[in-house]
Amino acid sequence: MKKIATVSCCAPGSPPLRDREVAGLATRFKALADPTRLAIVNRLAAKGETCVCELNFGVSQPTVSHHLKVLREAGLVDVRRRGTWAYYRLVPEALRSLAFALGG
Amino acid sequence: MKKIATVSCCAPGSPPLRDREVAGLATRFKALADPTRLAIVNRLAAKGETCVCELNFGVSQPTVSHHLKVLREAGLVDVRRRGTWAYYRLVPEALRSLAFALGG
DNA sequence: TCCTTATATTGATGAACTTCGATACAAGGC
DNA sequence: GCCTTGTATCGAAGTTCATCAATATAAGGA
Repeated sequence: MKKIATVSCCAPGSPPLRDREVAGLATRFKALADPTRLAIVNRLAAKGETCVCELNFGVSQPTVSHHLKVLREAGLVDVRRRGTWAYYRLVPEALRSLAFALGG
Repeated sequence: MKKIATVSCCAPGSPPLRDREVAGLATRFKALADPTRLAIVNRLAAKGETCVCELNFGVSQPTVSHHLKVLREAGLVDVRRRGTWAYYRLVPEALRSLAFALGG
């Protein structure tokens, strides 16, 4: 479980960020910077915890698995395994911290 | 001047997005998915309208120019030219719409 | 045990990205 | 006109990324 940094980068009056903070934010924005991953996140937001088998968006199974790994490593999603199946869900605090960074 | 779409992708209960909406959001997140560009945005947020000549973050002048173009095309920044100088500033609505998309 | 099924990992390929040096453009001063 | 200066564009090099087919792993059922 990685700690979620809550910094503000982009709202008017945001203080200057350290290199590490900038890099961390960039990593999490990068996780959202792909249409397939955004579609996955959007589906998880709409339906809550969802089976991997329902997260196919016109790409192959290994590609889905790869994107889920990117989202996991960015701390944006969690996985719960039940037998052979895996169920993913959003980590709301992670998304909220990004919204806060943008000034939401 | 491009219109800013205000959709919600990632907050719990967000409705499913169309492909075009997903692609548009991905493009804007991609603009934030680079440390140099995030540093530029952070500086603009901290200082307001700023001369290009103050936006060097250890990269060459053509690289700064390239990143500013990416941010411009994503609609995240605006430019105002005064003679030979160019002054960039954030487009607050664009950043707010991204924060909204994340559920802020 | 073997077989099937769901997901993850590996390895390769082609596309996209970041970066730079060189060059072009545009504005002001001479 | 020419020169200087700030910014943008071009072209190339190296890196990262998205994607797939093939394979591996892991769990359940026969």
